[in-house]
Amino acid sequence: MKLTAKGRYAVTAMLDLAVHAHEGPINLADISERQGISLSYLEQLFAKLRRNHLVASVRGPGGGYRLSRDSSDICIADIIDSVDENVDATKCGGSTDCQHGEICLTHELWTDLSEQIHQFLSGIDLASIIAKREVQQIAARQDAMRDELIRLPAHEL
Amino acid sequence: MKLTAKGRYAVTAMLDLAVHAHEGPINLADISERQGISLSYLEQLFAKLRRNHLVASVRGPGGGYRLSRDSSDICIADIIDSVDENVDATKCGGSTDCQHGEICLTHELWTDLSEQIHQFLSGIDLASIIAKREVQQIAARQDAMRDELIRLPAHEL
DNA sequence: ATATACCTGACTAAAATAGTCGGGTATAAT
DNA sequence: ATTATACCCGACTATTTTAGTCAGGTATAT
Repeated sequence: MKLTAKGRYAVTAMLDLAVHAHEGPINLADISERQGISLSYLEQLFAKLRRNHLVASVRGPGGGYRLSRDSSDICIADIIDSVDENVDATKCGGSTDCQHGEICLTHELWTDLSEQIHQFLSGIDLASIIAKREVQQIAARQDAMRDELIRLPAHEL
Repeated sequence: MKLTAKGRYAVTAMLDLAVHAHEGPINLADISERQGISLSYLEQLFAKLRRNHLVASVRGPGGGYRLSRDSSDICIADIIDSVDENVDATKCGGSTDCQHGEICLTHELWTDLSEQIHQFLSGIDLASIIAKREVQQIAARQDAMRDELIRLPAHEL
């Protein structure tokens, strides 16, 4: 598991796709403009996302990409794993390097942690992130409306 | 928040330090040998860890580094933040770039997630990782002992 | 037909990573 | 006091990754 700008771009693009899912296939040019990611770079990322069956493509005019599954069925770990193709290969893979067992101790401590992070990111799906934010937006709008209701009479007095 | 080999090295080194805490100051040469990280690179990492008050140094012969706080009081997020010095600077920091609000939507969706990851890693301290592994080791040893108890009589029959 | 938009591979500038190197300085032990 | 230890510091560098360009494709709706 690795967290970098590359993964962030991929997650952001997938979130964009999920947000606009109801509009049919979304073309990369739109995502590029909305998210400020270069078109060619998006093409590279989406090639990987497609190979990992996270998105499906529709060719020709009016075409674009759509999520291959429901947004509630695509987790963050899936996305990051797709674009990172991290084979991990934690050096001392087996027995050759590790003599005193000491080396393997903290080595495995880290892999434990890495697994925990992976599981954490597996528990977060696109739909839940969007839902969370939408709730916040609604709450913020409601707050703004209430503030306005309070402020208005005060202004009229 | 960024997860890379650099952060992994730092966490691994800190775990090593925590495991050997009872032996007094630990010198970097030992950590280098145990964890397979170059000495000079460790020096760079520990300079940052020291500046962030995660470790304290003891100079001269017999010197080395020790954790500046109890291992239960140092979390993974602290360590990674120390060596990454990630200023984040999420491009559209304020208002200039974001016109339609659309851009900010998914942009903030990501920062939400990033914050979640950070909080998750703030909840894991060095002591708890070591404890977890030690429990596993004890369990493994107990299993091995039980297996031997079962195998021995069978061998004598 | 033609424009759209995906698809592919090869290439590249810039940045980050993972070091190296060559000097220091503080201090415990002799 | 000398010396060996081990931290300390800055500058330098090879390699890899990132982020992106470019030049061509191919499928398909209109």
